[in-house]
Amino acid sequence: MPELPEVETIRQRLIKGFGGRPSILDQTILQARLLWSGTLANANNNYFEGFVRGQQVLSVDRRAKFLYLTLTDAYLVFHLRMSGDLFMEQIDQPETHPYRYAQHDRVWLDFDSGWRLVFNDIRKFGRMWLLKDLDTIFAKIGPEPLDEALTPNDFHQNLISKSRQLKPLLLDQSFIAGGVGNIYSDEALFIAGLHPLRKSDSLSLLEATRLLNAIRIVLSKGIDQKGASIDWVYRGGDFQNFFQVYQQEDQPALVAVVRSKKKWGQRGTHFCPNCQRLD
DNA sequence: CCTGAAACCTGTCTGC
DNA sequence: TGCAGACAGGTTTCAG
Repeated sequence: MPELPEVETIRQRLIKGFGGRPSILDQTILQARLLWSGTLANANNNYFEGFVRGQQVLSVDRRAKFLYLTLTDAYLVFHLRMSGDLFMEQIDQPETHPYRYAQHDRVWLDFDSGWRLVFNDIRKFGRMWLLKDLDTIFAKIGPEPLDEALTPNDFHQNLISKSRQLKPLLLDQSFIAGGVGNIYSDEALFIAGLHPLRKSDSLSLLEATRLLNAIRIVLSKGIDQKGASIDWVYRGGDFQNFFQVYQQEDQPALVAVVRSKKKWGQRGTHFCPNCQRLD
């Protein structure tokens, strides 16, 4: 599901507590359960459940679209992929609402407070790693788009060092941390007035600057709005009310917004042919 | 190096 | 009503 703003929102809710749920910080793990073995990417089930028992959650951080818990003696890293979610619920009073698919819980961390961290993931694409060293996963990730250390000049240099189509390049996490995400890359390219299939090495410094600024605008706005709620997978955000091209095919102001699949970096792509020209 | 297709999965929606 | 097919916010791997 989640793109960067949704992941960041989930992180903040875990840290600050949300809707009557407590913060996950300083909670001590009484017992861990791996309910679907495929979720744990790099260790074995018994080892995992035994290792994390008794450990405390010291912090929750994000790198790209990875969320990770710093435990007393290790890191527990999550990637939500297309349908994952992380939330707290009471062990003896699980959430019940139409979209609470308890049968798709993949991991439980039960705390001695009576609360439980649930990793729920309908499509089973999500993964969890138990790590001593974060670099084993984070080494190949590109620069964080919202980090001011990434200057327009750097971004331009990175763009022209490749000859890639912009849309798939923005989804490539080795190019920019976490990729920009499908919705947010469509929105950013629209704001920057760049065609999704423009070759990266054809951009001027001015265009690259516009693109970087547009990426920062849409990601920041997405975080401010606590992500986008577009279907049953993730709810609670309002950024969908600010979409300018994504799923805006019917907006008369955007003439002939094209939605083409599998030829556009394998993803549904929305753009305005009038204001995002290839030539 | 670059592109596109396939793979990993389950739920929802559309159209016949 | 049922059913087939398309589609979904991500990423990796492989063939050409």
